[in-house]
Amino acid sequence: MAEPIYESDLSINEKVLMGIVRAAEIFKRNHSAVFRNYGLSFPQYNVLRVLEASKNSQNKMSDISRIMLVPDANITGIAKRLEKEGFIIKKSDPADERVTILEITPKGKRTLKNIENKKDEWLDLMLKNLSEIQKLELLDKVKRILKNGMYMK
Amino acid sequence: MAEPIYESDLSINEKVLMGIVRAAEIFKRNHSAVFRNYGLSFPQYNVLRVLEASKNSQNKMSDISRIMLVPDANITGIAKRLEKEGFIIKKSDPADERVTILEITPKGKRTLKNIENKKDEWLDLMLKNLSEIQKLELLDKVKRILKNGMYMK
DNA sequence: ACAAAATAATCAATATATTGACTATCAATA
DNA sequence: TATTGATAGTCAATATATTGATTATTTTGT
Repeated sequence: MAEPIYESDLSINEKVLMGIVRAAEIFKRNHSAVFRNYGLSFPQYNVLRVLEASKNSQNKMSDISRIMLVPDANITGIAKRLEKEGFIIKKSDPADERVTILEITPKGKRTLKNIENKKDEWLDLMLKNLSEIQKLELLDKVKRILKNGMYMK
Repeated sequence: MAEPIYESDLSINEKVLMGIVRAAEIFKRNHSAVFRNYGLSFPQYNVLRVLEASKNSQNKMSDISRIMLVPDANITGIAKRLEKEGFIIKKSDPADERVTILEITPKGKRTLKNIENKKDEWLDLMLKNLSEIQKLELLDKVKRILKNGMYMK
């Protein structure tokens, strides 16, 4: 074993949270590699998933940003590129002129469908040595951390 | 309860991994708010932490990128800004002309010291309702996911 | 009805991320 | 030793993230 050039000296709290950050980064990197073959980035894919799961396959930009936990300003550019490539369309809400509604197109839905199997294979690989119970335990803890962080303004 | 406009329809695998991504985002956002008061972004802070924990307070750029699990190209710009603000210095390795070594300056160390208490308070808040045992369980699972993802090329 | 506050989205400026191409240096080996 | 291959870092182009400012539209309060 070579002499270590870096000796982790973190508290348990820091280890947990930095571990989560690193796991998220690795996951995003791997998952993005799947989406890239279909012309989508990770956040672009997530916008499409939100729209697919939304009523009438459409949703307001502000709600999307709330669901994805990112500032409004981020969605503007992502939506612009998704629209340019024909994955979504943008329309304004007649009931409220401030609102812009995003709707996933047939091409967008088709693309999600094509991605589905390969994406699920990668999810399986990342969680391969966790039982269903362990996954639920993990999910519970992650949700608690999420809730703690949500109202820390 | 208002009618939901978004109905999550994800597999347990997807819920776990997307939960991790969201927890990481929230954590980074909260944590960044602390660092910003001291002129550091989240990745800048992490580079400083790595250097602080490295032998002689210095390390090669390529090793830093390996530790942080990010491509080399990312470190170039981060290091440039850290150097510009006097948090680190850059020097080349006499033994290998290809190598650039980063070293944290006294100002860099002082800044980390100033951040320490406030940072730890926020870590506590994010993990406040988890016991030490639960934290260790969580850390174990996160590490397994990390390992799964590391060798999926 | 009217002023003030809240909301939706965009924009500008800067930092970061990402891939791929590129330069320079070192290492392996035929 | 000459070629090849590996490694370290940078750069370019594009996508994304972030804060704050701005515009346009409701909503609220009085």
